[in-house]
Amino acid sequence: MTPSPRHSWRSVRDEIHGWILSARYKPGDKLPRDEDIAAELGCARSTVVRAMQELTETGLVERKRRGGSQVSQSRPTRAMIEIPVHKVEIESLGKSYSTRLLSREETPAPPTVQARFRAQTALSCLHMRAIHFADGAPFVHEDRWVSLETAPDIAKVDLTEISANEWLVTNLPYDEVDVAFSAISADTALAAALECELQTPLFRLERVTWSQGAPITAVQSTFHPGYILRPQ
Amino acid sequence: MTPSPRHSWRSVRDEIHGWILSARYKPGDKLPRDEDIAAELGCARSTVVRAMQELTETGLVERKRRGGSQVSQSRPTRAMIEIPVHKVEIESLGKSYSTRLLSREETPAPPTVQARFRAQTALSCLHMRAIHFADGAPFVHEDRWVSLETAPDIAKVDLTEISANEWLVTNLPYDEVDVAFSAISADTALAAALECELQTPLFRLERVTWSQGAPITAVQSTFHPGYILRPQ
DNA sequence: GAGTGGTCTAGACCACGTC
DNA sequence: ACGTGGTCTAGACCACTCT
Repeated sequence: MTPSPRHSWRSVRDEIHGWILSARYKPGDKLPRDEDIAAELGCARSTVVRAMQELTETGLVERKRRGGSQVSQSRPTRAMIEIPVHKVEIESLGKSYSTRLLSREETPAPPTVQARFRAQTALSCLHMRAIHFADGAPFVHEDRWVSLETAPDIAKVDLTEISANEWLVTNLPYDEVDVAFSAISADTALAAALECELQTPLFRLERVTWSQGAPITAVQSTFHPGYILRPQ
Repeated sequence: MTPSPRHSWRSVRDEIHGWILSARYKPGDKLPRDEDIAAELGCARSTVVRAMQELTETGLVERKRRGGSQVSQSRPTRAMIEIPVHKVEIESLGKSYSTRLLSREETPAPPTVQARFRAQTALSCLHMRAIHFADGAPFVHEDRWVSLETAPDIAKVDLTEISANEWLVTNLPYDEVDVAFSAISADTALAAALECELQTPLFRLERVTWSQGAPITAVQSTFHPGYILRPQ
């Protein structure tokens, strides 16, 4: 009585995906009701639902309560990206990792940082700059602001022993993250830190993390010339 | 008899998330078994499983078959990003969209493109370059290679009527996408296209899409100076 | 109002990895 | 070996939205 081949939600997902790839259903077309798909494939509706969930997440299919499911017409590129911790990235390249703390001071957030934190008032912050090296060559320059109102305990930590990132991840897991990517021109400080010419194009990754709406940290990572980020 | 408040998997997720944020369980700590969590919260195990699924996807929790669930110790930044279609992005800025096709030719893929396609042999391709304008100002330069072996029909399409991206998305939905981000220096062609100085730092987004292992298209989008990508 | 997806439940069995 | 997460099922009810 049990449906002879075992129907996994992945196989159902791939089956439906196949219908779309083979143009049985084209972008804009309406897909059958979940129940009919379940009947056709000989599985439970919940399995179809689970499959559709993933097809929806990747943007291939759109679903509406009364309107059924349809193949997306113009979907944006959507992808799950994973940005490694600098130390992990460098070591996975087979290079030796080291780091140097350039500066560390407690100071109120300047307006630009305040804006990144979506804050109305100037937050008391810990500001740090560091370089991470791969085989002794500068790999990335990190400019970090940590809100002391959200993470007061970090002020007491010896950050030459444990990296700020590591301490934060362990002691104050974040909730939400904003990321931004851009290209900037090396200014004097960056050119010195990354040992490159002034005005060299550099790739910059910015992250702001939150815990229950309270800002934790804003980090600008500026990479060595020629760096390409290929998230997972 | 029914558990009085309705327990949604989202509320269960938030509850568990709250335990972690409040340091009831810290990174590295083991979480209770699904069944015990279900009992504590008064819901079905499947609801806990659904909640855990999301906590796992965002990297906050790690699960192993026999070993139970634990709060992740050092997690990389993981986020779902969504890169809008250029036309949509420009229009959502409240600007008028226009585009100009700079070149179009059928030619074998050069080695660099072949490598991006992970191909062993030189694929026959359609190569196009275009500029997309926002209120008449150059917004992004697009350099696209389409594999004619995977998408032979595109050769017949009038791409001044419908954009290549639109045609591909409608007629050949992709399976898989690789993305890469970098900073480059404006060369002569880009400086002319984007109306900027030579050697200006420019942000570049590269995407390669696939359908069932066959390469569809490789696109390099190079943005106007100062552009910042803030995915969703 | 009615039909669709959205969700929850209770139970069962499977598969993996640790003990 | 055995306990944990992983998955599937069948059924029920809800909520949205289109008609």
